[in-house]
Amino acid sequence: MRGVEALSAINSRPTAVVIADQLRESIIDGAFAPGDQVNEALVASRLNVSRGPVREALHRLVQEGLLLARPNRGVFVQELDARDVAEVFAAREVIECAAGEIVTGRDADRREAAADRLTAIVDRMQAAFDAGDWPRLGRIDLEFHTALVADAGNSRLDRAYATLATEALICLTHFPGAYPERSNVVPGHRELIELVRSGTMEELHRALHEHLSVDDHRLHGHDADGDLRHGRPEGDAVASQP
Amino acid sequence: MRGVEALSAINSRPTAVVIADQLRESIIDGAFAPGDQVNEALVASRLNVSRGPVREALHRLVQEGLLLARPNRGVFVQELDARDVAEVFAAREVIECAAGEIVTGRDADRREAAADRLTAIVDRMQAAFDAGDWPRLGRIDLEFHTALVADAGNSRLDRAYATLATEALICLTHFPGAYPERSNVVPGHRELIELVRSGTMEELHRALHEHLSVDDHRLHGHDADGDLRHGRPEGDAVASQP
DNA sequence: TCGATGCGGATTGTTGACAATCTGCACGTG
DNA sequence: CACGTGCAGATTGTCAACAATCCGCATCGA
Repeated sequence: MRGVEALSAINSRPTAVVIADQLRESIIDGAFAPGDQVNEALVASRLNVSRGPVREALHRLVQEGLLLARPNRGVFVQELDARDVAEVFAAREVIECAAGEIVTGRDADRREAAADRLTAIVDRMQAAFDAGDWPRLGRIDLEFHTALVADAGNSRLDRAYATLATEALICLTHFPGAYPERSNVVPGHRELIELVRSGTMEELHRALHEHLSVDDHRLHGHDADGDLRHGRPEGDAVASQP
Repeated sequence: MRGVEALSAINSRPTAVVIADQLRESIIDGAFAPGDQVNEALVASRLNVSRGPVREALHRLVQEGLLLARPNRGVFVQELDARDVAEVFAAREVIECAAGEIVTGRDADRREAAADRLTAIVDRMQAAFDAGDWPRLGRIDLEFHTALVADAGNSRLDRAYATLATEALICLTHFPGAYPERSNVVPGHRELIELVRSGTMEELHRALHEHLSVDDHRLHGHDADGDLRHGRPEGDAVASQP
């Protein structure tokens, strides 16, 4: 019984979760274009599983807002327009500022620990930047912000933010204008860390606002379908109040 | 072709959604106690449907955080402790304050319209209060706050808030101490409306903070399982960042 | 007596087949 | 030629059976 500690828990994650993760990555990468139909049977045969798990995975992504299900018609990749991008970034700012408020309000030791965690992430960002790996840069960027929110210690905010982070990644893929000048990315995050370390909440709010503001003109010209908005999927996460 | 306009779109909502709604209500009502197991086959036979839709409905509620799925074991009603209640109310304050910031920042006409919508809801609250129908009072209460968030016009915030509202309702059922003195409920909401109407953001923030603050001592003695916290369900909504 | 081990019951996970529903096109009719 | 109608194809929605997995308990050995 010596080597047991070297064994890592086998992650026999449910098939549906694996499929959902894979599809999510494909959507983020842009392998599925917005508006594309995602066929249950097709995906199932491609992955050599039956339609059951695929169906479950698709519904999962529908609830996340990545896919849109039209009853008896099919599920389609949700189309994002400039308004969606603005919504996502505005919502992110709401949650991140709240997290920042909590984190900066703590004592210096805890702020220091949080700053260290974030610094480790930014170091990886720097590496991705040096390598010119922009997709990875984007992912680590969102990982940074997710970690910031996680530091607030409110799992409900985590849950809400996770969805937004995924949507933001998609926005980055389809709206190149939404991402700031790449050379500013790493320094910008280091600034956020310093504000966490020093515990200056107002400054952090300002920096986050700047960090997450999406200028309309930056988006202009990238919007695929203009003003057209879809309603929320019928089978949404929570029933509307009666 | 005269009477067609009187016809309302038949809402043949998917079976799974209907089941999910029904289960959600049962959980809110307390018909399922926290920790109880919810058996797929049992629910299916009770509702005269196969396990498929039931399974889908359960997974839906797991993603909402109402149920906890233990792989190959079963799904159980999520147990809430005082910490969860605090989290839910803190997260609600975050989102509602953000919504308040947006709404109060608009011009007087739009604020007035929002206030009118909210007033209609509070009037129904008053009716529930007069009737002594506390469960209904709680639901309309959350409906009020959901409407406030909806007025901000950010569907991402709506989505996040919907889950929190459901969890808050469950908290109200299982932690009677979380709800303020009932006679204060209606006046408290009318105060919020007035602050929306007058557009005084700081005051609205203060009022919301007061409205949503959960005193530890109010909760004390209602917590079923003390400090024991469960991890998030493995099959959670969004994969952890790599 | 205490701990490991194998077995049985229960529950979820998965599958393939069948039914219901919707859309788009071709056809017939005024 | 315009409009309504019926059909065909495709896709999701639902179902019941099978397989895999896990927990709890009885058993066995030191």
